[in-house]
Amino acid sequence: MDSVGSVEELGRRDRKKLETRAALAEAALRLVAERGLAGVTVEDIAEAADVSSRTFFNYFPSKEDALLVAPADVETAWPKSLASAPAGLTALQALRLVLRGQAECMEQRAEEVRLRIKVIEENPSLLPRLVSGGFANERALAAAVAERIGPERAAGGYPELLSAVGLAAFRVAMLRWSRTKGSVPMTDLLDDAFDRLAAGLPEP
Amino acid sequence: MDSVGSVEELGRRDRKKLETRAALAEAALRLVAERGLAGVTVEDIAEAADVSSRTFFNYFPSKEDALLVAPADVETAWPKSLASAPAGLTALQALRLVLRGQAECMEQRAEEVRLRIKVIEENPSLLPRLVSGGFANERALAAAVAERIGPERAAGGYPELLSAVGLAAFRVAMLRWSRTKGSVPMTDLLDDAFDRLAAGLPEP
DNA sequence: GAGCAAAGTTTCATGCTCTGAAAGCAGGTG
DNA sequence: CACCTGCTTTCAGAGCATGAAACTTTGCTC
Repeated sequence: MDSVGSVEELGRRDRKKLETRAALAEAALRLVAERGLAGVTVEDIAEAADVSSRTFFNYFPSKEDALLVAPADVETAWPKSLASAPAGLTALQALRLVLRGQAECMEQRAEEVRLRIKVIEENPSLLPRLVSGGFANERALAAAVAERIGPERAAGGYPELLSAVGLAAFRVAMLRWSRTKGSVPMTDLLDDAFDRLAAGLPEP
Repeated sequence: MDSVGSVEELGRRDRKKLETRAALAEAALRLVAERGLAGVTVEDIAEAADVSSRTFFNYFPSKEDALLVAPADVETAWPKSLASAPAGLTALQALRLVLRGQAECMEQRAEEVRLRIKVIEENPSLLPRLVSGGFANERALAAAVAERIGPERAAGGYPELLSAVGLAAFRVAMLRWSRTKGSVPMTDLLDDAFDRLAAGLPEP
């Protein structure tokens, strides 16, 4: 899925593909939220989206993946975003900026995001896969950090450490946000976490 | 598996159970290292351990779990270890001490650990499950941190942040260690990561 | 030791997940 | 319109995972 090109510019075929994909993802999320992961089969999801179950697998490699579509696109977006952050910022500050952007984006789709988090928390077997996608992000981010600070300073494992730790902080902020039902903006929680990181994690 | 009680004290039945379990885990690791995850079926593993495939599932809920038996016991050991760390230490210092202990323990079984890491890196679909176990650890650790610093300072999400970030640092150090084939002790890499955390992640 | 109960293993049956292949259908193109 | 490409469907099949019932081993008791 390219980041350029709106839905209207595509032919009927590609539009139908997007529709089918969205219908499958939506059906999966809705059904699993209702009945739990084990209570929903791929056939149920395909049925609800009005396609064959074989078609489901043309879009998603597994049932779980249909529930976790969102994290996919960030894998390319974050590194790009990190590269275009102001040059004056340290890598830590730049990463914070990128993740703030993501937080804002997620708050606009708060309902969907919260539903997804709910589904994940109710079906712990999904957690792995969520973090797995996060792992691919981590590598991509580490590469972008290395690019940013230059090869000689990148040796020694700083990029890997920074992206691993930064994403961990993001995840904690996100889960904290989902617990406080919208009373605190995710960006505030993220800022809090990054302030602590930058201060060396002093005890409160 | 209790920490008390050696193998000799158990009856024949329990000894056989341990043997079977170990044989299955060993066969799984060996076969997957040779042929890759997709090239090995549960039946292959059961065959190699000379039991029926149904018996395999009496020991492990899935093929993947047979490859990741080790991380299971740390879930209770780390919180205990954290609680018994010297009272003078900050939570960050105590966590560092606990993870150093784990690193030392892993270096004693370096061959096995490296083989396991190799298998995981070659089969990324395992990563999820590994991190899943890690997630349970994270919660247990967060609870132990909260216990350590007291309820009023635990509000505000510090325990969750510290354990998430600390484990991320540990994971990075471990992977870095597995890449440098034993030339650098894992404890050194861990110290490096925690020094950076305590200093607020300054760019190198 | 003989017998008994508990626990573990095996076999059998079953449902779901996921993949490959071949045939059919629709969209885009000359 | 005719054709080609690409997506969907149907069909077939391997592997994963679980439940139930029969069988074997173990450990204990008398």
